[in-house]
Amino acid sequence: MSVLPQDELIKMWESEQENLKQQVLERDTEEWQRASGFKGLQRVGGVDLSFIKGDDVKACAQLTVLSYPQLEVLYADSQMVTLSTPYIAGFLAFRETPHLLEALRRLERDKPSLMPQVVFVDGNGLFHYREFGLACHLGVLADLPCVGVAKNLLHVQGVVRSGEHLSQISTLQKAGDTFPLTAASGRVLGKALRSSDKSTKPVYVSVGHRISLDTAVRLTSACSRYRVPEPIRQADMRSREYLRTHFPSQGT
DNA sequence: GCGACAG
DNA sequence: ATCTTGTCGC
Repeated sequence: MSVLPQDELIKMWESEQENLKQQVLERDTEEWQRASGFKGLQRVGGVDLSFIKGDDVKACAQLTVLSYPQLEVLYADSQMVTLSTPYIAGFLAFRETPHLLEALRRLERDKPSLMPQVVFVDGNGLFHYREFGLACHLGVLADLPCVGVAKNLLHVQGVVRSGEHLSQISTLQKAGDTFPLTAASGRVLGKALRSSDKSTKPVYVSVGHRISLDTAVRLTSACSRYRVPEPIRQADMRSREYLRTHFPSQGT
């Protein structure tokens, strides 16, 4: 069976990103986003995929919903999925989005009252080569407010892990401190955030959909007990737990 | 040409 | 993403 060459596939994907990008709303669309203390916000979601060691095709897709501001788990869904595309930096959404959307559909079907009012995504939003990362992609297709939170710096539009960048990181003294991620064009694509007092390494926050950068950063800070915001952390922990119990590693 | 490169 | 337990430090 023949398939499209990878460079042709990538051209199609770039085209789709440019197309969907037109739908991104980079501003607060919800009442709670403007309210003091995020009054009116009751449910925050997190999504993640975990893999088995030697297998990059089978994965556990996870969706968690936590109460706000308590950050207690209200809902957790684990589902084994089969990935159909490889990981290529800049095209993560084509690998993960279909399964994350499926998880949101299951929630809509089974517990619609628990639908999150905002979803934290493991990866970037506007902080992306073409300003349309996973958090934007999922946000647009699900039509939900989304925030991108990456644990590592993607080298984007002149933003690199240079001495200057490391120097800026060292200026982050306490939880909530930030510095902007500014593209060569001068546009601020996201912010590095010290998410907890204990962690020196920042997370990289960017707009996914239907939220402003300032609100995204303040909300990420408000949802972080440790370095990784709690909705994503719970999704990560629970998907790994699922793999441990259903696919125990073989010992020698 | 070489290296960098979210998860 | 994953390979991996204990260990050093606050």
